[in-house]
Amino acid sequence: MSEALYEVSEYEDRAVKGREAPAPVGHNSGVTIAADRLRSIIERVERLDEERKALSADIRDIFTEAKSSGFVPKVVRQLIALRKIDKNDREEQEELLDVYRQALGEG
Amino acid sequence: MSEALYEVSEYEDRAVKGREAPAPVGHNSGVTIAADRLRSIIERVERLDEERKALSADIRDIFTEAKSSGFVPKVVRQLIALRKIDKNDREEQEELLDVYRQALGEG
Amino acid sequence: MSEALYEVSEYEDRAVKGREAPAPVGHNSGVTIAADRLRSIIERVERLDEERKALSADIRDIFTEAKSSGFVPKVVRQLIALRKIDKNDREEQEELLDVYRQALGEG
Amino acid sequence: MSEALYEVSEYEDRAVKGREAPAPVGHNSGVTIAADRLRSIIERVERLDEERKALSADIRDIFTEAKSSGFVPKVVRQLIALRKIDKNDREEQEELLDVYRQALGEG
DNA sequence: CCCGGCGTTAATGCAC
DNA sequence: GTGCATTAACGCCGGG
Repeated sequence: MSEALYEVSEYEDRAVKGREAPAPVGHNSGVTIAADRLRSIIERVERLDEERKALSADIRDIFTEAKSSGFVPKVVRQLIALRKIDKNDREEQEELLDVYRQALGEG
Repeated sequence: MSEALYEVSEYEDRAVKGREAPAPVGHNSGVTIAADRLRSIIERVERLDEERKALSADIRDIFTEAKSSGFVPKVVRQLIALRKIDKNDREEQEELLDVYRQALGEG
Repeated sequence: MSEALYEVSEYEDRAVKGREAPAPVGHNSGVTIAADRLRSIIERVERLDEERKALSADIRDIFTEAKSSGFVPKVVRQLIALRKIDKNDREEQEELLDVYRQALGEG
Repeated sequence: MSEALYEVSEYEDRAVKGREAPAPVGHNSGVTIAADRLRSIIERVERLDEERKALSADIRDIFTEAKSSGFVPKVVRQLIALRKIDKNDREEQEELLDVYRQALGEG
């Protein structure tokens, strides 16, 4: 059996279960709905991915600027990586502390 | 902001004058300026990186949602990849794939 | 306590329950047997894993060779992926992809 | 320009340099040669991948057997992973960690 | 039996 | 264009 058809059916099921039923527009409305939904998914992903790439470009620009100011990009990256590790460590420690405090009945 | 630019300029001047690394220039104002600048660079990068990670999380969420709607994530990713190829180099990559497939005597 | 030691104990239990009792050669023979068995398991897995890694290296080499011959590795991988899909569930996945693409109104 | 055509040309060059020149069979012999080469690449990869999957299956069987003998698969995997680390780079790894820690002290 | 997490492996993007 | 560092995909496992 086609997964796609199953997908469509399932989507119809979900729609019926969870929403107002769409206006009955024909035997293939489920397909249309699924297609719309798929298009929405793809476009949202593409949109977010573009924004993400733009941010990557911004970061690259900053490193370029830093480099032209005499900073060694590699070292700056290492610094940032270390700060990230430190931050993670701190978060873990705090989580651990939270667990302890909860174990003590919230003081 | 204007101060930051001034610091930038001064640092650039020093770099132009012949030193790669930031260096103390009599008293330590040069070091302080460089440190401030470095801090600025790092914080801007970290900020942008957080935004970027947030976008990645959003994308993951969409795929999770898509999956729970019955779409096969892998196939959706393939679709997006194909669309990207189509966008970028429709007259190159796509054709290349076709040539390869035809060379193999396949559809 | 070590899970492994616990595991050994459990293995002794099972061995006693499920098989001919091994010749009573001493108070710790069960442990010895379990240790031997564990060593056998580990060594067999390691052996197979080495072979598997060798195959991965071979595959990488082929792609390197292909690349140096002018083929675009990414496209070659796509081809292989498509062939795999065709093999496995030609009446399922392929159709699914087509349905998705048609649903999007694309080629 | 099509990469595929370039590939073909380059392959022809290689053929000329490294082998007996193939009999001139027509204007598209280069394409045929490239197609053969591509097919060879794909089939070798597919073959190796099958072998690799077979080995994965063998490994899984061993773990299944081990499990039915009372060993805890996860623990056995950890043992193997530890042995791998021990083999490869115990000194290297610790040295690396030291470098990181020192860097953290300096950052 | 499915599915969400995890550990490993491949792919992408980046600097050099 | 190559090596590297990050990031995403895959396969495997245990619990619901």
